[in-house]
Amino acid sequence: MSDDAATGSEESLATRLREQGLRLTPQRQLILRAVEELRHATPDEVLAHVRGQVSSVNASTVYRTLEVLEELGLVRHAHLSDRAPTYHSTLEHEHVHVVCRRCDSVRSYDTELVGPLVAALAEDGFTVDVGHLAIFGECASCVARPQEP
Amino acid sequence: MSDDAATGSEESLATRLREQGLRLTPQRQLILRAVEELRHATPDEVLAHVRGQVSSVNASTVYRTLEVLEELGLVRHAHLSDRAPTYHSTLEHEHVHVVCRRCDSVRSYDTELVGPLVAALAEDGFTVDVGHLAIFGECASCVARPQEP
DNA sequence: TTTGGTGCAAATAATTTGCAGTCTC
DNA sequence: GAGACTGCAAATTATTTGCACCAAA
Repeated sequence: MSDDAATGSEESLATRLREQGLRLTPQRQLILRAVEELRHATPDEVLAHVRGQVSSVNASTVYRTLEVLEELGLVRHAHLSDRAPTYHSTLEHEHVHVVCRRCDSVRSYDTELVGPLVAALAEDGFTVDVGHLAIFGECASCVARPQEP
Repeated sequence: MSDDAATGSEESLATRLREQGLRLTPQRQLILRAVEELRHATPDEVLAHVRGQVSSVNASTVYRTLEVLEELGLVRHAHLSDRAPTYHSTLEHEHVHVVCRRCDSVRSYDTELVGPLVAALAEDGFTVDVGHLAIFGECASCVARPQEP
């Protein structure tokens, strides 16, 4: 294994699984690593990536594993499209997703971007889940470009 | 018809449909009114509501109609759960949705809540679609309450 | 009369579940 | 060896589509 991130998270994976009396399997390692490598991936994309390495892995395993990894706190998901959820590693700093609906590009911003928002809602006792936040709109280059057909 | 909102929007509905060479049908009126009355409703909920009045309305009609209404600018949708989109009327002021993931309650906030955020992204040329924004977290009463089982 | 719209049923797509065999601990 | 995990296939759920008939303009 030559990937730093993967190496770091694989220790956590083993540890946290053990804590819960769960088992470390090749599938779980591969799926966690796929999420880390892909940065923002839907279950489908994770499946495709993992199958590139081990073709026998099943879709249901991906769904079940992402759920487990999320419970263990190793991955998180946000909704970056009208469709599937996208998963990302919690090794990355918590960040806010800003999505252009025209070109589907996703940019990550530091959480300070929503500092005022979080503070304002905190006054009402509301705790914002910043990592789950997705902000939609149109990016600079798409705004500059004429409307699509 | 005794509902003010419905009355107001029904004129727009007729007008905008005509502008596009589309037709005014009972289903379209009922579905638009359902969205207005329900405030935040998934296609399923809209269907159930409409069927309470006219049992023969079909699910595919609801999907197709919500799409048309959104194109006409009469309704909008946001993603307020990990599942279905929820539709709301554009007669209401544009607002930001704040959703508690523990009790699923939804509160609407004035768009000024995200003013700083919108301004910050505008500096990067990004135009935020405020009406589509959903902010997740935990509301005051759920935070106060002990964890669920 | 001329399309656009609707209901219906079948097709997709995405995700979940039951189960029997397999593998981790 | 016990029980968790996986693959597979079938079941769900949500949404879309093709088509014949109906109806708004």
